[in-house]
Amino acid sequence: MVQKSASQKWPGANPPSGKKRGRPRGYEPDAALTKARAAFWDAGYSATSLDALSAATGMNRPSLYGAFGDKRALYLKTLEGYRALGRAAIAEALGGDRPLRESLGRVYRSALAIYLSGEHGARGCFLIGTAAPEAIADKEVRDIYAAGLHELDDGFAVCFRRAQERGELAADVDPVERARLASAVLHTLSLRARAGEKREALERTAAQGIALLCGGASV
Amino acid sequence: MVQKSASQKWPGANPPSGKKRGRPRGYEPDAALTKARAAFWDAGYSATSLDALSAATGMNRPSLYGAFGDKRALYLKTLEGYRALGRAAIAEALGGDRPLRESLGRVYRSALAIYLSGEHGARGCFLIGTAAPEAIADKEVRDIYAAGLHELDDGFAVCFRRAQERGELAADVDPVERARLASAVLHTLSLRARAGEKREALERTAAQGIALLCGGASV
DNA sequence: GACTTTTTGTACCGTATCGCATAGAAATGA
DNA sequence: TCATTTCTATGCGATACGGTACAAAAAGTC
Repeated sequence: MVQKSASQKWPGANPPSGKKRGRPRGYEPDAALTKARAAFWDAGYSATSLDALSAATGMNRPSLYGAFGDKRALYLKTLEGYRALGRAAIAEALGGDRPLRESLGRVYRSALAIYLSGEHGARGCFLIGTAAPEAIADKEVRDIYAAGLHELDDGFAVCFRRAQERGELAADVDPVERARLASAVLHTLSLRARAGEKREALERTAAQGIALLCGGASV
Repeated sequence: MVQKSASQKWPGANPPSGKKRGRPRGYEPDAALTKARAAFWDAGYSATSLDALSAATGMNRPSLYGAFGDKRALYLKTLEGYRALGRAAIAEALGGDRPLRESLGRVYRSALAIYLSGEHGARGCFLIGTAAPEAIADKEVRDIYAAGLHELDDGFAVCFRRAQERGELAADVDPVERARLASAVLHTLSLRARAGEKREALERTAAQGIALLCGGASV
C-alpha cells in the first residue's frame, strides 16, 4: 500500500493543527513540479530519466516517488499544472472585452514569452512538444492533449463571437471555425519556436495571422 | 571499424557485376526503413526500443545495426526518407500551375491522407511528432526539423507568388509571410489529427484555411 | 527525554536496453 | 569441391532504468 503524503490528505491547505508532525520536507512541491516540468519539456517524457528528474528537482528518487507517484503520475501532474497555467493565461489575455486585434495580440505575445523561454533554447508549447508524441500509446495523455487544444479553441471562439456581436467581424464568419484557425497560428508559433526560429520572425507571423484572422469573410 | 553494406557502396543501384557475391539479404532496405519509420512514428524516438524496431522490421538487431548503424543513425535515415516523401508530395501537389485554391487543397488533402493513416490511430506529421521533442537535445535533429518546416514554407511561397503574378491574389500580400500561414494550417492539421480529431473536422478546417488564405489583404 | 510521525539518503533489486562478438547459414566464384 | 563473401541467429556484457527496502534524521507529542 502506498503511503499518502500529508499534502494529499489535506489538499491545498495545511493540516488542521497548523503544524505538521514529522520531519519537514526539504522541497516545495510546486517548485519541484515546475522543475520537473522543465526537464520533461526539454527532452520529452520518455527521454527524461528519473535520475534527470531527481537532479532537476533536487529531490532523490524515493522523495519523488512519495510525493508524486511514479514517473507517469509525475508527468500527468506537470501536464495538469501546465494546463492550469495556460487556462489562466488565456483568461487573462482574452478577458476584459478588448478589441479583437488586441486580444489576439495579447494571447500570441504571452504564448511567445512561454515558448521562447528555456535554459537550453526555445521549447515551444509543453503540451505540443511532450504530450503529442505519447498520444498514440497513452490514451489518457491523448485525452489531456486533445482537451488542451480544445480549451484554446473555445477561448478563441468566445473571443470571436463577442467581436462579431460588437460588429468588429463580418457577420457571416463562423466564430468556431475562425477560432480553430486562430489556434493554428499559435500552433505554428510553437513548432517554429522549437525549431529555433528567431523572435522577430515569430512576431511577424503572429502579426500577419492577426491581420488575416480579423479580416476576410468565411467561404 | 564499421562494415559498410553493399547498398552503401553502390547507392541506389546494384553493383556493377549485376550479381552480388555473398548471401542475399533477407529484407528489403526500403521496406525495412518504412517499417522502422512507422515504429518511430507511433511511439517517438526515445520510446522506441531496438527490440521494437527489430520486431517491426523483421530484422534482428545485428542486421539492423549492419544495415543502418545504431538507433540514432536509423532514425536519421527514416527522417531523411520522410523528407524526401514530403518533398515529392509538395512538388506533385503544387506543380502544374493550378489555381491557388486548388493547389492548397491538393496539399492539404494529400497531407491529411498521411496524417490520418496508421495502424494504431492517426499519427500526424512524422517530423512534427517525433523530431520536435528531440530538437532541443539533438542539434542535428533540430536542423533537419527546421529544414523540413522551411521546405514547406518555400513551396507555399512560390505557389503564392505565382498566384499573385496571375492576379489571383492581391498585390499587397507578402507571399512569403502568407506561405508561413499556409504552413500553419498544415501544422494545426497535424497536431489535431494526432489528438484524435475526426477527418470531417480537419477537412472543414482546411477548407476554412484555404478561404482565408486566398482572400484578405496583408496588414 | 522517550516515543511517534514524516521525510531523507543510501543502497539495492530485477529488468530492459544498447551495442557487439561470435558462430552458423546461404549464395557465388574459382 | 572448396574458398570467399555476405547476411543471419544466438546470446553476451556493461550499463541504465524504474522502483523500493531500510535505516538514519528531524520535527512534534507525551
